[in-house]
Amino acid sequence: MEIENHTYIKRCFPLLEKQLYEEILEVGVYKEFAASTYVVKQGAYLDFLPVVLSGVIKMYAEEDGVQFLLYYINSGETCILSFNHLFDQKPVQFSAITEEPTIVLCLPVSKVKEWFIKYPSFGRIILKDFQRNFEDLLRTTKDIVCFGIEDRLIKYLEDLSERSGSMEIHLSHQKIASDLGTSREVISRITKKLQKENLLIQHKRHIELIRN
Amino acid sequence: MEIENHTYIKRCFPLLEKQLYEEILEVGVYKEFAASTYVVKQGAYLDFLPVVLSGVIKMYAEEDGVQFLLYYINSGETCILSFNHLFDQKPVQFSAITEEPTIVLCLPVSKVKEWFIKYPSFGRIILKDFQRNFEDLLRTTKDIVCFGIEDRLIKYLEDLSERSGSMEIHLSHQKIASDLGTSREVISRITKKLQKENLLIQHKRHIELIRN
DNA sequence: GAAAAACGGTGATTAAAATCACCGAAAATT
DNA sequence: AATTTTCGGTGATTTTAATCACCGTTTTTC
Repeated sequence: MEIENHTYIKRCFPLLEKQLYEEILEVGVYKEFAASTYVVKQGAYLDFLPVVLSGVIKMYAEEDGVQFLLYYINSGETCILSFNHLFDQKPVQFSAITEEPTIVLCLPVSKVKEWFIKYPSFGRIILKDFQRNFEDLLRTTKDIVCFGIEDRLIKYLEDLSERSGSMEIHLSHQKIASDLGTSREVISRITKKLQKENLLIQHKRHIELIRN
Repeated sequence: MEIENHTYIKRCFPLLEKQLYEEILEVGVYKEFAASTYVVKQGAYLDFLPVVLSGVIKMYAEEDGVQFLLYYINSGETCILSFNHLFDQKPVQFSAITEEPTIVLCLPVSKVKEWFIKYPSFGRIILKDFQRNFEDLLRTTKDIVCFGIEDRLIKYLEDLSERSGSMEIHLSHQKIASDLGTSREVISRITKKLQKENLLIQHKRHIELIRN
C-alpha cells in the first residue's frame, strides 16, 4: 500500500525537488475514505492540508440549512480552500465530501508553511491550486446568478458526464437537487421536460444523456 | 507626488525586505483613477498586478448581460484575482471599477513571478490576499444562494455603512440594484418597506440607516 | 432657461421556483 | 414475506422577484 501511495505522489507532483519529495514521504499521512464520506466538515478546525491522491472530492457550502455544490477537487489537486483557514485558525467555511472511494494525503500545516517558503515548486503548486479553485468558484457563482435552474441542471449533467466519461448519470433526483440547492420536485419536472426535448432519457434508476 | 506614493507603499507593505522595496519603487508604475472608472475590464489581457495604494475598487462579474458585485479591494490589498490570469495569459473573468478616486500601483507580471520565489514576504502577501479574496467571494456566493434580496439589500447597506463609517448611503436605487444584480423597482419597493419597519429613512438623494 | 437625463413611486402582470399534498412503484431492510 | 425506505410523478398553490407601463420630480446639460 505504501508503495502505491508513493506512485500516486509521483504522478500528482511530477516536478518536486527530491528533498521536498523525501519530506513529504516522511511526514505525510495517508487517509482512505469510502464514497460519500466527509473529509472536512464545515465549522471544523484544520491542522492539515489535504491533497487528493486518487478519487474525487466535492466542495460544499452550507448556510441557513441550505447545502450546495461549489466545485470538485480531482486527484493530484490540493484542497486549497482549507489553506485559508490553516493560517488564521478559523473554522473552515465549507465541507468536503468524497464522490467515490478516495485516498487523501494530509500534510501538517507547520510543514506546509515551511515548504511554501523553502521550495519554489511547492509555492507554485499552492498558487496554481488557488487559482483553479478561485476560477471554479467564480464560474459557479456566475452560473448561479445568471442562469435559471434548467440551464444549470443541463450544465451539471454535462459536466458529470464529461468527468466520468460516460453518458449515464447514476444519481437520484434528490441528490441532484441538493447539489444545485433546490428541491426534488423541481428536478423531476425539468428532467421530464428535457426528456420531451430529447436531451436525455430517464431510465429506472439513472439518466442517460443524449449527444446533441 | 512620487514622495506621497512612497509613503503609501510603506503604509501598505510594512514588512517588506529592503531590497524588494527598492525593486518595487524601481519598476512599479503608478496610475490614478477618478471615481467610477474601470481599472480592469472583463475580457482584457493583463500584464500587471494591480495594488490599491489608496481608495477602493469594486470587483464585478459579468455574464449574459448581468453585472453584479463580487467584493471590494481596499487600500493596501492586491487585486489578486487578476493574478489568476497573469500566468496563463487568459482574459480576466471580472471587471474592477473604482469606487472613489484611487491610486493603483501596477507591478509587471515578470517581476511578480520573480519576487514570488525570491522574497518570502512577497509570497506571503500574495497568499494572504488570495485567501481574503477567496473568502469574500465565498461569502458573497453563499449570500446570493441562501438569502432573498431583502436580506441581501440590508447586508449590502450595512456593509457600505460600516466601510464608510457613516450611516448615510449616497447611492441611487439604480446603482444599488445593479450591484445586487436586480432591478430598480425592486430596490425601491424594498427600501419603502424597510422605511416602514424603521430600519432606514429615505431622503431626497440618499438613504439614512437607523441603528437597531 | 429650456431640454434632456436621471431619479424614484406604484399598480398590474408575468415568470420562475419553492412548497404542499398525495400517489404508486421499486428497492432495501428486517 | 412483510415492512420500511427511497424514488420519482404530478396537480395545486404560494412566494418571490422580474418585467411592463406610466407618472411626476429633481438634477444636469447645453
